[in-house]
Amino acid sequence: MVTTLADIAQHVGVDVSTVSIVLNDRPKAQRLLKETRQRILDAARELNYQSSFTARALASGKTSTLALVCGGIDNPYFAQIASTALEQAAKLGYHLLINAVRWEQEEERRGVQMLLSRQVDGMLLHTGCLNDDSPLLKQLIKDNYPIVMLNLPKRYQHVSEVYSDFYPGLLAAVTHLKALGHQQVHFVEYLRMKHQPVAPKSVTFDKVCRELGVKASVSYCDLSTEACMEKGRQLAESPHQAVIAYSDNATIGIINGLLELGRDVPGDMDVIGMDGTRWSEQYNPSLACVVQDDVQLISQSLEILLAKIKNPQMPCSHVAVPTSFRMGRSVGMG
Amino acid sequence: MVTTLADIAQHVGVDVSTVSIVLNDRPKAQRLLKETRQRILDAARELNYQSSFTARALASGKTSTLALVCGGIDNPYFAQIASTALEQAAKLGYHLLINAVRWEQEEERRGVQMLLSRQVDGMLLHTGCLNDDSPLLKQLIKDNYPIVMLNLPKRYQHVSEVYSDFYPGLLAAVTHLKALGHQQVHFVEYLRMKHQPVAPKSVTFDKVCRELGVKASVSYCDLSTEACMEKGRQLAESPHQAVIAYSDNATIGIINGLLELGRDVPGDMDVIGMDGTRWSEQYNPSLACVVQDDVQLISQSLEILLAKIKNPQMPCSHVAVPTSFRMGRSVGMG
DNA sequence: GTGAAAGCGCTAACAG
DNA sequence: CTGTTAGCGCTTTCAC
Repeated sequence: MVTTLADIAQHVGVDVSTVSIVLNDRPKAQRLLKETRQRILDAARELNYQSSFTARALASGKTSTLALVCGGIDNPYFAQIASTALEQAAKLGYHLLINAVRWEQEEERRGVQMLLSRQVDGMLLHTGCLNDDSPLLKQLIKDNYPIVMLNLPKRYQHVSEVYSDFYPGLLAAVTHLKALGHQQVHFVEYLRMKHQPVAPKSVTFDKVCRELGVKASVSYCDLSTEACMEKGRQLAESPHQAVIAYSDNATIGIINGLLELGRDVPGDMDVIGMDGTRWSEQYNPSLACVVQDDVQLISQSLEILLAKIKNPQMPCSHVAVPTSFRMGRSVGMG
Repeated sequence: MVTTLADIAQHVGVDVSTVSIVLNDRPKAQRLLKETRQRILDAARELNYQSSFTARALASGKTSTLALVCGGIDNPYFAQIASTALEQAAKLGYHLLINAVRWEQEEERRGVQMLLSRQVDGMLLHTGCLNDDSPLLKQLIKDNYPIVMLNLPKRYQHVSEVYSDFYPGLLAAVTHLKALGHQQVHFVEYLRMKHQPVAPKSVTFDKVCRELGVKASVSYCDLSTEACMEKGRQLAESPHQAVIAYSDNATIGIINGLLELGRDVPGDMDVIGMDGTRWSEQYNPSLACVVQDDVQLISQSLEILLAKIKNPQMPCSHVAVPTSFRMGRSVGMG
């Protein structure tokens, strides 16, 4: 049998509302008779009271639950993001519902809708398709619903966003490659970015190369392991000797492709990844990476989100989190 | 503004209960006037009705939510389990709350308590500490609360459980090593298992070796990357030439330790992992593994859990999911 | 300082 | 076939 407010009220001989006020430590609770308060607290402990989330949620309209909509956590990058988010949300007293979606308009829409009907207090959106053309996003913005968009390749005016600034990391990465003597560097970009009117990683890469006087070239590659390995095989046959790829996953696939054709990394090709998940460090050779600071990414996002939840008037924030360069055995030491 | 049952009822000119019955497609709905039904359905669509989870949960006592309590999903193994669980639960129309806990009694207890107060309909427990001495688990069992325990190293009578049977995978693995000419094989077991009165992986390993006439030895190693690398360095200096380790993560750490001291894998040492996460295949050399079937593990668990939720009388199930052996470059081809 | 009462949106008997 | 009624357990406003 589970204890309710009413049980405590009866036990102590007061009204449920009094109990509610005390257990939630509302301002008014201070003005209660000290003794009444103590008796309520004691009874709660004694009866092992656990407030009912569902009842509380219905009555208050708050669920103490946030949601993270992101790509599948079978992807190490998202697994790391989700892990960090889970941990930090818990620390802040929130539950986190993870909604893993494929990179697909309709699926993302349904996911968000479902979370809304669940009345999550706010959402972290780390998805690909929910852009500002989407009626759903427009609706959310109009309703002033608390959301923070994570790592979108495009800037939004009317929504809070937190994103990695790839400039410092890429600058250091290309600088390192240049120091190794490379006059040109090749960038493998995510295929989907090819036709999007946005500023993907390769744009920052181009800029960095221009500044450093390094010749830049770009090609495209999809997410699948097979596609990345194939890209690695292609690169093995190409004149390129320095490559940066859009994610750790892609980079590892590419290296596996290079190794398959008997190339040596970094002997024949210096390779740098992006993301810098903790696992990529375990790879052999350990991956040199442009590292995203997932802890900052999430903590900034949650801070903004909670601020908005507490005060709906809060204006939008736009926070860039700097990336850095991590050395690894996949490039020469210089 | 959000649409409620009452809005629809008013719009159509019927009572809320009628609307509820129709929209939930209860048996009785079939007996309604076809026209009334259609008008309700139309109105729901027109007003873009979304039922409130919180209200439904409070009234029905069901939350359409399950929980997975497991280790941190920054561990690839748990990330894979969580990913699979997320996907399958969604397919079954359930949300999944993931509660990542450290391997620690009190933290697990608090996690489970919190989930209970959230009234999740059932739980998948993949934790280390919640054994049958725990009063909380005893309580859950007594309350006939739907839980399924995943991959415990010990068998429980009064709780449903689903676990990997490591015998077939280890048998194939050791058989392969024997075929390569190894007279003895070393097993690296998880340190925590050392003093537990349970049947950890190394026990199955011992059994397999005995059957195959291979000399078995066992040592222990903790989870941390550093500990595993150190173990690898130790093994590099040891006479062992064939090693199996308790997880993919540990195995990769061990190989990195071996490589650090200039050993070749599999040239100097044949190494086999356990778990067989999708990422370990990407490692270099790709990991030969005793593979756990996470999809089966989860689908069986969910099936049992949902059966229990639907019918509390359902007796406990005890399901073993066979493992298999996956070849990889970390062992000789034979 | 404490209690009474209304209501959050939905479900589920039971009555008509 | 459809409506009535009574909650689910908690929050919150207002009255005593």
